[in-house]
Amino acid sequence: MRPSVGHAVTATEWISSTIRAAAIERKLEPGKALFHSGSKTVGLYEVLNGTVCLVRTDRSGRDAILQMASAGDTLAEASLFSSTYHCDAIAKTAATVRLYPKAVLLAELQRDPKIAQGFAAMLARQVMTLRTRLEQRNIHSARDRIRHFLAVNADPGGRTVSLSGTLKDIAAELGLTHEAFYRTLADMAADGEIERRRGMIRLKKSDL
Amino acid sequence: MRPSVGHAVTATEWISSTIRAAAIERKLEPGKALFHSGSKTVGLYEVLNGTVCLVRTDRSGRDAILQMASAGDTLAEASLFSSTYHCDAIAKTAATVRLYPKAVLLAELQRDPKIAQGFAAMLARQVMTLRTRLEQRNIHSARDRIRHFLAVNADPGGRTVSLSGTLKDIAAELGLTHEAFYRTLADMAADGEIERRRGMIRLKKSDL
DNA sequence: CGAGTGATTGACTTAGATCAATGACCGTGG
DNA sequence: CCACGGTCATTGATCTAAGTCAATCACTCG
Repeated sequence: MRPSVGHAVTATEWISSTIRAAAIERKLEPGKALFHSGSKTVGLYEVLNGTVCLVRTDRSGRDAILQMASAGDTLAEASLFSSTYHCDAIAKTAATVRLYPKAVLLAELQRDPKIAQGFAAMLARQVMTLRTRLEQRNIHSARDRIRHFLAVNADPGGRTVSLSGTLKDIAAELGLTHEAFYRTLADMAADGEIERRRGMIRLKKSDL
Repeated sequence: MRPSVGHAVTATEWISSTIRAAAIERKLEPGKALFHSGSKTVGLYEVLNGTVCLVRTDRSGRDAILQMASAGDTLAEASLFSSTYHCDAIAKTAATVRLYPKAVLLAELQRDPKIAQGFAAMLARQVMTLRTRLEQRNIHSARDRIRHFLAVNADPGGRTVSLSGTLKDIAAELGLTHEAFYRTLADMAADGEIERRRGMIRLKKSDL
């Protein structure tokens, strides 16, 4: 889930000083809940470290994970616009989060259109990258999925992709086991489709 | 890609009459481009029918699909906040789209915080459902993926899921072949985990 | 200098994709 | 009114790519 490439979708860019000032940090022990379904929404959370997951527990006892948020991710932004939460947030590991109180946030959005715009822009960008990721998951072949990833994340100029984070993380982001990922990368390199350098991959024109 | 369940994420709810008045419809023949990478952004598109896809073509000739938008989907919302497009939009089939001009849209967002709020809320909801969908794709087992789908889309009260659209569509939304989907549903029904009715599925408490 | 983790490769298994065929259910045009 | 073409729903048989288990090596960190 970690954004493993440059264009990180951090929450923080659009936040005004007023909002930042009102933020409240909170630490969570593993297993502890940040909020529960049905309780009143208090604001927008940003995960500073650790992992918090949103879980929908239905009456038949089944858990459905809606989101796993790690450092840098923002949590339950839709709750800003509804009065109660519709899922539980549980700390998967020890975690610390920052709360941006709803009242302050909404007031700021109301007051300064610039901020509202920034907020909307951030959300729009998130929608785009999420859609792209989702589209990627429609590709079944590991190789094609990796190709998609490389194409999407390629440095515009030099048909080169710089990898941030570990290969393992990227594999997870791609929805592949790290083994499958390593293997396929090795194959692609063997076929001369890519060239591997420390921390980056260079695309070589394969056909056409 | 079609929203196969009740809580459709339509773009239209937040749109003011001013915006609606300024909208422009446009028809596309299959294969025709709606816009190209690098050209100036003109606004937000909504797909009325047909399918339009966002494609990123890198210089090595590879195409990477960023999004397939069908009727009801909104297209390239992030472009609202940048001055040029960063991908191509190509009509996959004959399609008609509605353009909400950028200038009007941004002005409205600026002018009426209510509208800005509605817009942000729509985006936030989209982010949520997309994240949920993405989370679902991390589940490898077809059966568990279907369970996840059912759990997430279950009618809060009666542990029942009403299916809108064809089973085939839902299979696609789940990232499964329709065959795998049919089979797994059949198995689950045989195991008594679910009960199938015309257009809906009833969850039966499996364990615990 | 271990302990922990990432990177890599091997062997094996299986779940799901693929190809294929059939019946049910439209709508529609002659 | 009915035969026909189309799509959905379903099930069967087969095959393969990717998951799983497992081992090794390199590296970093305290």
